[in-house]
Amino acid sequence: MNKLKEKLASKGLKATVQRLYVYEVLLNSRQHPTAEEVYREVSRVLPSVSLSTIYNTLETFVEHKLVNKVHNDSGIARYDAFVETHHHIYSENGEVIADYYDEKLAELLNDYFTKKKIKGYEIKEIRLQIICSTKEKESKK
Amino acid sequence: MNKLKEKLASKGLKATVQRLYVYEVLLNSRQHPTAEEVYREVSRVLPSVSLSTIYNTLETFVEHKLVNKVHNDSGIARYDAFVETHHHIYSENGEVIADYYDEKLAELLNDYFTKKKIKGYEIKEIRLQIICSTKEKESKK
DNA sequence: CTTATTGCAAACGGTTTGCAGCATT
DNA sequence: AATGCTGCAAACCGTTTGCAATAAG
Repeated sequence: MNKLKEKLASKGLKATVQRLYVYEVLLNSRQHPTAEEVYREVSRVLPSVSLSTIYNTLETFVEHKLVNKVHNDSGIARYDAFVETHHHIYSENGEVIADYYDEKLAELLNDYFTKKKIKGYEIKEIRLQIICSTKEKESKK
Repeated sequence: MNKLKEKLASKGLKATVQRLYVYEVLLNSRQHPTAEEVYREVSRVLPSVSLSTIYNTLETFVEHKLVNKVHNDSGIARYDAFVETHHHIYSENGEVIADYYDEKLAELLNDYFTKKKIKGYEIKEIRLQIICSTKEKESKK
């Protein structure tokens, strides 16, 4: 967490309370929150924070690769603080998102695309969207 | 293309000119157009068409699985008429999208996830987002 | 003839922006 | 002390909606 301060400093960014709390919320969040959700959380401890600050902060983090931004099917942005390679699990309606880490899979994909190039493109990154239905009972909305 | 009329009929949907043209634009489009782009194309031949009709039409198609909807990193929706299993190639800025068909890959992923279940979830679909830089010279924006 | 669909204009909702005051370096 | 960041309110822009007129079955 103090890593963040260092990273911010190393990039000439100021370590404001707002930024620290936004980052903390992302770290402690199991699901990937929307900007609004981050706002609600940060507001609890910093009632005067504004939504635009949340957006600005998140965007700054994304630009500096401290945070990932993901879009669900409804086009609303969600953010997560883990930049290590991992994939995302979506519910069928695109609502819930969880992280999915899988080194074996990473290796598999890496092998595959090392052999099989895609003509005219250089692959930078591969992201999986794993669309799932949860097995627990769920109200048939 | 007349397949569309049949499909619409079989679902009790009316085959309006607007729908036919929207579908045609999607079929003939190499990149996946946004609603706005579809609108511009359809307008050329049907000047009185409205943007909301384009949206309604696209949404109807998506609901009936005639068309896929994809979000790029900026959250703007793009549509494509190919519903067979395939993945998507994104440029690094999330702008350009191309289709990527690969049966071998599908098989590979299928095998992998048949063995390795994800606890608590039932996998419905897997989508790859392949982030690429094009190899052609490109203005360093 | 019935009902779904269109086109319009207005509303919506997530996100961005301009700017004065303030906090961090 | 200098600059970058915040918070506010207003703008933005992609998308949705209500509804009267129209076209498809």
